[in-house]
Amino acid sequence: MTTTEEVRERFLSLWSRLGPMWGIPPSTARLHALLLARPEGADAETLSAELELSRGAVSMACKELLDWGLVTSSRPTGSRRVVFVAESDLERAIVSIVRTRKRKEWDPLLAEVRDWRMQLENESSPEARRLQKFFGDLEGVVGMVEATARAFLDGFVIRRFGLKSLLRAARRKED
Amino acid sequence: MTTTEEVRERFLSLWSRLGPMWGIPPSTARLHALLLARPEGADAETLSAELELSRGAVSMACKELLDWGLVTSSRPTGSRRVVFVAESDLERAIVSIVRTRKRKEWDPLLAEVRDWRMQLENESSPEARRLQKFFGDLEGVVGMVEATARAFLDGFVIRRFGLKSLLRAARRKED
DNA sequence: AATATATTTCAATAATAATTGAAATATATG
DNA sequence: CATATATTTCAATTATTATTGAAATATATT
Repeated sequence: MTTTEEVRERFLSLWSRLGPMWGIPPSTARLHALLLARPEGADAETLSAELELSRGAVSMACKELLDWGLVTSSRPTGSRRVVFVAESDLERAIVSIVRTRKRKEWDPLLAEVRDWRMQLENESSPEARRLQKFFGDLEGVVGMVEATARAFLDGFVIRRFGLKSLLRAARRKED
Repeated sequence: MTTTEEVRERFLSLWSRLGPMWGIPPSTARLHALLLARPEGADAETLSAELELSRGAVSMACKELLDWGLVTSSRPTGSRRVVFVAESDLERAIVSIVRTRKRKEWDPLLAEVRDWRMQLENESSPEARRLQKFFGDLEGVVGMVEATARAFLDGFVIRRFGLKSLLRAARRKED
């Protein structure tokens, strides 16, 4: 095994361990890593062979990656096989992940917390009051996270400060 | 079951589903939720009884929450029982989570990517070059995420813009 | 130091999530 | 429109992760 192959393999392995932290299952993340390291993309058959993953599993994983906005698919004219290509701009990939997580996780949470607060309006026990206050705080924090996510999605933070100044700030901290 | 109890139960349930998204196991998150809704804290025995969780599981969960910086423990003088109290300032809790995740996940990733790039220095194949370029990009993005996390931990973004302006920006987007 | 009470650890078990593979559905070409 | 080739779905299986509970370790009081 050459160094290159070894390094690529280590990348696939790392990405598959990282995936779950973003809410992406290991196998799906591994497939994503393969596509990232393969700019020309691949069809499902190839992916199945190279990852030693069943044809069905590849289908599921690709579907999920499409949903996350991390890959695009296209059917070259005159071909039956769909080709999958990873979004090669990593910054855009991260934006996709943040956007999808926000939609799947934070939006429903905020709705639920608001609902709970309304329900507690009618209760007057000290316990109810306490919970109500707590949920009020929680709603504030969730709102803040949402706002931060939105700002991030708009390129607010990065565009405003610039990548360089953020990196400078990071470097300053290290010294 | 009163509305209050019902709402609290729904909160515990939600938090336990949310936990894994932050890298905190369901039961651990559920215990955290109980402590959040119970500002006076509780000892392990009480937690075990109220959550219908074994004594050992409570011990493990509390240990992990301490590691995440989400709870503090203290032994009242003249008592053998340790009392656990949740960090009640949600903003500080979030800072703890971000800090812990950064330490556990991003710091090692950055180290590994750097290592891979070094290893590929000696290889000259087109494939190695391609990977090297890709890892260069990846390192840039990870560095950016790190910098953003650092900035967040320093209260950089929020203090600089203020919560209100972030919320305003969010609201503008909604219209 | 002995005893009673608490806590932690970890191998065994249970619960959860991921993966397979065969059947059903869809798509392109002659 | 029939056939060959691709893709998707989903119940059954496999792998992973969380939880238990009993034994080992630690702590406080007399």
